[in-house]
Amino acid sequence: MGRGDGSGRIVSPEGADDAGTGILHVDMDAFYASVAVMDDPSLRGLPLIIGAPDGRSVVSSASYEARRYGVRSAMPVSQAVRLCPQARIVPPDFTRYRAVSAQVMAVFESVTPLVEQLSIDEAFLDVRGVRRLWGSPGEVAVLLRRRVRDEIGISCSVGVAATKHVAKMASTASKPDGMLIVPAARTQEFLDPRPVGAMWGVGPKAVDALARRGIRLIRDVRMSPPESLVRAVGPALAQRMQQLARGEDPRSVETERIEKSIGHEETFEVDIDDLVVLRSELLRLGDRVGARLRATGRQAGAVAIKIRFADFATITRTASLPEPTEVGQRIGETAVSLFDGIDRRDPVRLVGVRAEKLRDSAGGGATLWDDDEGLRRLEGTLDEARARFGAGTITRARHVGRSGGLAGADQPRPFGRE
DNA sequence: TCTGGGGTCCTACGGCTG
DNA sequence: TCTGCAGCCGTAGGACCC
Repeated sequence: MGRGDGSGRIVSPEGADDAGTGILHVDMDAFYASVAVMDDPSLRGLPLIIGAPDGRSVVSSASYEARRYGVRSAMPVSQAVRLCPQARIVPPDFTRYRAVSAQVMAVFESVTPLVEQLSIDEAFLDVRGVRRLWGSPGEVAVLLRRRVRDEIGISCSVGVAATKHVAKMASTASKPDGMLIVPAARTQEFLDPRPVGAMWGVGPKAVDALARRGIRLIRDVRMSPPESLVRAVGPALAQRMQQLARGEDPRSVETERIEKSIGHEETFEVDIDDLVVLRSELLRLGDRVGARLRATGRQAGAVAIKIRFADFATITRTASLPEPTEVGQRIGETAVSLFDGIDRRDPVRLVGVRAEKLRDSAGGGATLWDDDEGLRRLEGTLDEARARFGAGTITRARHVGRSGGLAGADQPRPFGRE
């Protein structure tokens, strides 16, 4: 979702020209806050801050009433409260958001099978093939907005365009609760006067670097010599920006996504300098990562750790594994050995463990127990075996079976902030 | 004012290899 | 055997997204 407060919103009337379009970008309005209002109507019309009320958390979402006071996603909750002291703080409920998200996606999929879920609250839809069933892209957008409102109970904004990038920009421009259609022939007219920061993938650093060269609008990007853009943002982003600035975006709506990494990280309430605590936290995170790998039938080819110190300096270390694994203990132990190789010993505010270079598990292979229940059973088995064969003869037990069935994913979807 | 957690992609750089 | 070079690969860090 956008971080704006809805000022400057532009919308198309129903029945507006949608010639040459076919891609929709649908984005829920202030999704977490909308779900909170849906579940507790007494919150309607109030400034809401969705975020944990403890010391170091940030705003996950804010109602438009709170945004008027300058509250934005990713802002520290403490700062948000200073800006809008009368706001109600609502702790996030990600289980609930995922459930509502699934309902919304089901509505989309009842209209077209070509749905690409981008995050918990937004998706691209390719509706070019459903004209005879549901009408033109503009008509489908009207239908979807009505169905999400009537069947789910929340509002959404829809961008309709010929490409994903323009559809995404159009939905943002129409927020909240709007629809903007950009017919193919008017794409350039839509793009040219918009700021470069409105482009997908162009963040504050790139905006600064471009502004230093006088490139502020998408029109400037289109007209600038490529070398100038390359110097500002590097060759890859420069090429992509220039393409997008001309309204070209060859990306199709992809219905399947394969995760390339799976990780967990945690910020401590207070900075930690106790190595024992830090190592045990890495082992615990490794275990969680292992559980998710098994739940998704994947193995890690490498393990990465992230350490953020009290001064917010952040380092990462990666190690390739001799053999791919989904075993939390191995992931945790690799994380600990990476951590032990770091010289700096300042207090730590965050630790993270990530499984990288993922590959599918070999089906039917042997899997070591390492979830809690499995460990208890393993210990029982080991104790029994040691009693029978003598201590020291048995060091590890194997469970032969389909990998992945031991523990459910504790966080099946990587969704955090809207 | 003090910065979460889940990801992806890009760039720079150093080591290895032919 | 040594040196220089190009290309590849792995790693670290940063920018960006929601």
